[in-house]
Amino acid sequence: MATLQKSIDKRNALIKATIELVNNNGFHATPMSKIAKMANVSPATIYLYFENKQDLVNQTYIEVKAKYTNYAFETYNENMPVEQGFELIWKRIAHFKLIECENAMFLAQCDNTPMIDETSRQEGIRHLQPLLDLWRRGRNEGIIKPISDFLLYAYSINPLSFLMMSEKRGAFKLDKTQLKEAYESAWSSIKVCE
Amino acid sequence: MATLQKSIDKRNALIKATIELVNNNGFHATPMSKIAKMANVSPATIYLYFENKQDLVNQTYIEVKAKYTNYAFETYNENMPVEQGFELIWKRIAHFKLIECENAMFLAQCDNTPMIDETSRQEGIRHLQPLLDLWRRGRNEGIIKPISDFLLYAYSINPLSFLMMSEKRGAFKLDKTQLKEAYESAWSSIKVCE
Amino acid sequence: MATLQKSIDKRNALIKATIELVNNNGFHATPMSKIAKMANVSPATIYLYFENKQDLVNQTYIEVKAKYTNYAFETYNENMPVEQGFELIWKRIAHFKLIECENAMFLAQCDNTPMIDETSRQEGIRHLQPLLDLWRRGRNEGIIKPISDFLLYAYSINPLSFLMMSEKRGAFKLDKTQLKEAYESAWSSIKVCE
Amino acid sequence: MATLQKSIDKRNALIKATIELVNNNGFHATPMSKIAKMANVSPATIYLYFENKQDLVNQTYIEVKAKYTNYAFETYNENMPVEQGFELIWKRIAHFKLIECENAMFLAQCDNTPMIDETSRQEGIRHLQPLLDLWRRGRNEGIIKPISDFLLYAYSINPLSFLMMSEKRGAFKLDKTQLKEAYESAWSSIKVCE
DNA sequence: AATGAATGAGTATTCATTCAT
DNA sequence: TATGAATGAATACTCATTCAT
Repeated sequence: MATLQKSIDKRNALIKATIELVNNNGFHATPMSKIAKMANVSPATIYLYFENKQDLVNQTYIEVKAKYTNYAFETYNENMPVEQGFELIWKRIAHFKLIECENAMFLAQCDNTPMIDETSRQEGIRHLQPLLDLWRRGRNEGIIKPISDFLLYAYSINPLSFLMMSEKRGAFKLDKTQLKEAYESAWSSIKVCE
Repeated sequence: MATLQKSIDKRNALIKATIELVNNNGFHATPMSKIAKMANVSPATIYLYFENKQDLVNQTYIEVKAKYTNYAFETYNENMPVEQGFELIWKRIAHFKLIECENAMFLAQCDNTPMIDETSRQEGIRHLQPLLDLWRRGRNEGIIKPISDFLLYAYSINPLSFLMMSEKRGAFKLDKTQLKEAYESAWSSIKVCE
Repeated sequence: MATLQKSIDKRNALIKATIELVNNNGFHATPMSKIAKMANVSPATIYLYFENKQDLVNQTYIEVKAKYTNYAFETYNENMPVEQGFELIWKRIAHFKLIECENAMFLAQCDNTPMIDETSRQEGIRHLQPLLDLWRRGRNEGIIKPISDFLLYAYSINPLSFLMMSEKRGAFKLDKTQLKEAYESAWSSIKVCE
Repeated sequence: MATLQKSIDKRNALIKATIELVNNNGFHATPMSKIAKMANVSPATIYLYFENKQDLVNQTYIEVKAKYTNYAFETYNENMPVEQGFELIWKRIAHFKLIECENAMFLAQCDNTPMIDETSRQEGIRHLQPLLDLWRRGRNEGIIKPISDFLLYAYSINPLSFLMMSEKRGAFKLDKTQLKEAYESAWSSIKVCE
């Protein structure tokens, strides 16, 4: 039991170290030895928990993605009105990107890279289902534009990644006002205009 | 002149090879030797044109970014009405992402990587000036929302990257109809609503 | 007793696993972990029975060598006439190489390797004494050529290893006829010709 | 040209180093780095000449085997009488094993090991053809026993390996007299007895 | 006695970069 | 300018061995 906990701790430490190092240096400049050092284990120990570097990164991705979506949908339930539900989820996502920026940056870096297996990517997408369901409902009720989920995601959710990364780079500050404006834009882009 | 031409050819071949290999394999997994082979030159030759790998990647980034913005603004002029100007630029950008997808994918992959220098990134951003100017004008005229350029960019331009990458992954098809819908969403998100 | 029995079982399992793995993969490419797995014990358990890998291999060698010579001399007794005695021993050895080919292959592989200690090798040779005694007797009686034991061994016994290995490789088949021919050659090479 | 020679020199130095180190320590305890050091090149240089460690060992084997058979048949021609031809070849082989003992030991160590590819082994065997042809002739003329080449080889040639290794181990000395005795035994074992 | 987790030292191999030509 | 050979430093990964339980 105690020993199981220790194992879990080590695995978590490895994943945490991977996130931090990949965020700072990129996948290509993140040697296993550094990950090991940062997680306070021997390099060989990594291979008790992960098959190889690729697997470590994929599993890290899946784990972070799960954390992200869990957070996003934690307080949401399917009976909420569409607009309220969307606003809730959007704000949770925005909040996650701001407070868990290590995790969010890691996901952003994974997004357009061949660093992640296609299967792991699919695995990550599956968790978004509640949002897709909400959109379907919204379309049926004539509240959400009758357009592809990809378009809805591209315009209402994805911009948050760009904003978060810009903020991380110090290019601008995402304060309360701007968050509100961002939400307005997100909602404008997908709601049906009268 | 002939000799200079030859040089430019080699430099271009190297940049082309870099784009293709990075697109297919990622920064990690793109060794200089492969770039050299694909460009039909010796590894040593790369160092006649670029200081090192970092420099090769950064210059490739800058070059592609320039191509991208040149294309975007090629038919635009500052006297156009705001909405018409925006639509023009937006469509040129969308078009670029679709027909020059090798280049567009490379830029997308560069977006969130520590692989690109901050200075090269700034250099890339500078070229966007005409769009920023257009937005300033739009805000002054009460046509564009009075919000940060980052927000405008995040909601009206950046989604195109996500859509292009999704298409490349075969997840969905960006046809004429959807491009129109995309434009609607982009414009909705930044225009001032009456 | 029960507990001691169990120990011997484990030791035997380890030795068996060592033989099999070394036969199939060679000394290099036979990690302790694989040996442990095949013997159904933990890697750490090996070190309760053997000092280290070197020791495991050497003890395996000695054990197999003992088995080999025990088999060779089991039905022999020192009062037999020389030729009859030699024929008996030769045939037992040949038989061993054919039916216990796992063991025989292992010994063959040990023959020319620096993997085996010189002391272990000596230990292995000691068991051949009855054959050497027989040869001495044969020389005294003018039946066996008055030449070094090494020569006698090289020509009358050692060829069996080559034949067995060739058969294992599928290069040729050692059937009854050929075994008889082999014996003829062996005896021709050491007997005194009139 | 000079540069080609240098390349050949390096390749040879690598092969020489491989032989020496494998002889002394075995394949499993011969790291590439040591081979490189002994050959006075960088570890990376090995990979310009050989695909990997396996390839290095296989090519070394083939090279040494070729040297061995070249030496064996150098002074032989197919018109010699059978017995004279065999004696010539046998003595060349014996001589090779004595003066080129580094090479001979290496071959001996390769003999019963999965260290060498089966294809490389076949390649090595092909070179023995002149001896096999001689034996065929001998059988036709009723001089050589009508038995398999494997048996002839096992009894007339292979024992030399055992004798050479025994001498290297210091167990006994193979002087002129004993060499003569060895030849007698070899010839006795394959010639047709009247 | 037995183990599975843990590890440090090592190993094959790669790669960005340089150098002699 | 151009190169192919060469390399030192790194890197992912392995393995014999140990240790806490």
